[in-house]
Amino acid sequence: MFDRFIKLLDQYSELSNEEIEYLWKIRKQIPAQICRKNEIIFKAGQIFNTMYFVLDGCVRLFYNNNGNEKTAFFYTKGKFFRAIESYQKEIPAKENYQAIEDTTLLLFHKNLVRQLIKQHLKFKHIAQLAVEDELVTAQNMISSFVTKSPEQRFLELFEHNSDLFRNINQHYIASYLGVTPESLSRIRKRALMKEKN
Amino acid sequence: MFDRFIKLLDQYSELSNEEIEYLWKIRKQIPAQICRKNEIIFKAGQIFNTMYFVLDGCVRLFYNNNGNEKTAFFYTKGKFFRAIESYQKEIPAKENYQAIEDTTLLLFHKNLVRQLIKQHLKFKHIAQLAVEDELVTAQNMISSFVTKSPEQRFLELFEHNSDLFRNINQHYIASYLGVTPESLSRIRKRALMKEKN
DNA sequence: TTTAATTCTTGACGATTGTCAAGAGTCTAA
DNA sequence: TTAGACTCTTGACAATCGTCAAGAATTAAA
Repeated sequence: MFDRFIKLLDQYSELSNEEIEYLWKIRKQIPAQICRKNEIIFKAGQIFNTMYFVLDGCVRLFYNNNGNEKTAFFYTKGKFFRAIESYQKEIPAKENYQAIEDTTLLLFHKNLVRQLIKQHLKFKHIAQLAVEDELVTAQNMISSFVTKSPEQRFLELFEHNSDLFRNINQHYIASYLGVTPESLSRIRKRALMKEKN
Repeated sequence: MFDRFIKLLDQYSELSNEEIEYLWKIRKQIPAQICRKNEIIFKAGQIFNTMYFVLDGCVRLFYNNNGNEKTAFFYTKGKFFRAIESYQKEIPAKENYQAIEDTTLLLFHKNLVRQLIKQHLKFKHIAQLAVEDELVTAQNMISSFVTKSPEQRFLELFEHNSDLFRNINQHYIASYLGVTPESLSRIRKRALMKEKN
């Protein structure tokens, strides 16, 4: 399991043997969390003090909007996630996180992150790359909201992330696209009808 | 002008005297660019190799969507901006940047950024904070798209950034809210009518 | 100041969306 | 297997949006 983590880290930056050995040495300080489908990982209102890494599975970020859950993002295998604003400023988070399939996480507590960064600059670099990676994704998402219709966004998501559609509740995807589940249902119908012609 | 830059940097992280002196020493390596209102700063298609800092004024990020300009973001005094994906991966940028009022920028070329980071870790830290700051903003924007109607987004923007409305073309704001200029016009009318009651 | 260009507003109409409600379909646990 | 819970789809209707076009208002330039 832990070598799986190290292999996934490679997408951000190649690790030296020394760095890999160091990670192996401290691996007991990195708790793993196994979540069952639909399990809530983090509830809004608390202060976020842990960096999570998705070893396997899928996590959704959602906001609670007057009792209405709105999904803003999905994190899949190999991605870090954290409620950055809460983590940085130590204020209560607005974000909720939930496993939407059986998911395995690694937990990097803030103190451990500090220790890692102090030990090897490479880990600071990886943290930086992970944040930049997330920013690129976020900016692409904003670009998509600004330049495309819900129907176009649906078609693109369907093309590039068709695996998302297999096991996931449609209303998660609906709010991710910025529409209601009813609208998504109609959008899909329309879009797939057009595709036949 | 340069002490203005140093003062603005403080919002990210307080600088030591040594770091300030270092910046003063190399200040000639940091070109300034004075842009007139409506001047294009960067056109999509090129590779983005410079980190920009807004000393004064306001810059909009827009995408070109089949000849249709869509504004995704505004950068104001004290903010860094760059087309991250292009900067990182050295691929052509999709983003365009334009001054929407008289604007003064500082330009940090990639090589200079590398040099700064090598010289003082604090600068790496500031770069990290600037990116995280941008990510927080981006995530809040996505949250807003996902949880709120265009009318709500308009009201919030109007409340928190009313200065944006003074000098700026409405169609910039329209696409920022994800609607057409005509719709924004009606939204404003509706919203301000409701407010009277 | 006057003219020209640009931007903003309004109207009309069709398309899309949200909402509420009901029914069909699916999944889960007894 | 069956009952109950949850999810998805569909219908109806009102609200909102996009588009096209025209006119008003504002801004910039001559």
